[in-house]
Amino acid sequence: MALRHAVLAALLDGEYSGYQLAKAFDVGVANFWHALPQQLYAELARLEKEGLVAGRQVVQESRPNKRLFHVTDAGRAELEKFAEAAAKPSFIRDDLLVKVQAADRIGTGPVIGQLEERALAAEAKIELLGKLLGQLRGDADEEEYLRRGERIGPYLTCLRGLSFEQEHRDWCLRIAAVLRERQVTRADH
Amino acid sequence: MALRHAVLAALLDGEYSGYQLAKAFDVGVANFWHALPQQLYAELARLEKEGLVAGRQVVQESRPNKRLFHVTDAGRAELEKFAEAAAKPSFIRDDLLVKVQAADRIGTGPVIGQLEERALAAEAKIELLGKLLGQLRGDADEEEYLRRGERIGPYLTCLRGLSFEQEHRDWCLRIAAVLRERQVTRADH
DNA sequence: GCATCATAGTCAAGAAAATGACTAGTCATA
DNA sequence: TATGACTAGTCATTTTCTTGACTATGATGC
Repeated sequence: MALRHAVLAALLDGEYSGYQLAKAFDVGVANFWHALPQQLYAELARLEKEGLVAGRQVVQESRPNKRLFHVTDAGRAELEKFAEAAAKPSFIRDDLLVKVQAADRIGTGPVIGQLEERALAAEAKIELLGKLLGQLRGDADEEEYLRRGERIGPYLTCLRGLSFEQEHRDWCLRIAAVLRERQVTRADH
Repeated sequence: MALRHAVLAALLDGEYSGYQLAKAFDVGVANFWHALPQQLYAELARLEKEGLVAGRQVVQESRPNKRLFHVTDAGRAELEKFAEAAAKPSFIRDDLLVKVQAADRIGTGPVIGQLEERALAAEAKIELLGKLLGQLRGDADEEEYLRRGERIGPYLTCLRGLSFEQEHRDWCLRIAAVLRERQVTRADH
């Protein structure tokens, strides 16, 4: 029951359709939660039934109609309650780390390739988040924005996402280099 | 079907009982995968049925008997296959980040408290991982160990865990400070 | 002129994970 | 001398997530 809170938190910024939310869960929101579109549509339906969000139909020409959702007072109260409860510890789950754990007992070739791909993907995300942060912050410098900005929540989670991706990229590149060098060394003798 | 590979990777270091594995999944292994004891016992049973691990009974006095498991050749082959397949992207899922995303629209008091608790927990994990890395490395310095060490997989994943926890701690402390200062500023006017 | 992408969803099935309760003996401690 | 913590698990239920397929329309590219 935490996806519901992620959805509520994401909707605090305004009205979104399920489709738009799904996009958000692929960029900014991805910094704190991950979900597929199907899950989001299902969760929005549940939330609406419980009165935590409300939707309104928007008729469009030359595009399918959509439903825009916003958080209700009951939804805000639910978030409030959630924020007061103890948080579960966070955890990583990453296929690539599993492969690295096993790396010196199995073929390292494919793992090195995947580490380098991952580093590239992280790099792309870093640029994206950099731009996003710039947009959110506008003209102000970071210190100033964090002190006086209206809505800093998304900025703060993007900061976390940014540092996560940077560390991830650096680690991937370093590990790839280490494994590569060991390949060479082993081929030597 | 990825927990199975995490279990196989964790078992590469030697023989473990389900109980010991559960402990490992709370420390070192937690750097790349998280699972509850019940899941591990169930997965070990499945893996044994499929011949990817084998167990042997160890009779103990003054303690319940246990079964120690090790990876079979078939298990190693399965890991090999897994390593060659494309890795799914990693993702974060963290209650606390959801709360921060919502932070300026809800009461920040409890969130600040949780951020500071989290920072302490991260600090403890950092120390633990520091010791673990020292043990794995032994006398050698890091460069040397990574070049010539026998089994560096667990070391590499612990490095990732360490940098993750450090970033996490720093972020928690910074965000807690930011939110605290905003509380004061808002109380002002 | 045909293919593919983007918008905007829905439905169903199956795999994986989380929750909670329960057994049973040992050891330390208050 | 009972209380709780540690070792070593098991069972059942529920919730959550993932996979894959399917509907429609308009716009864009080759």
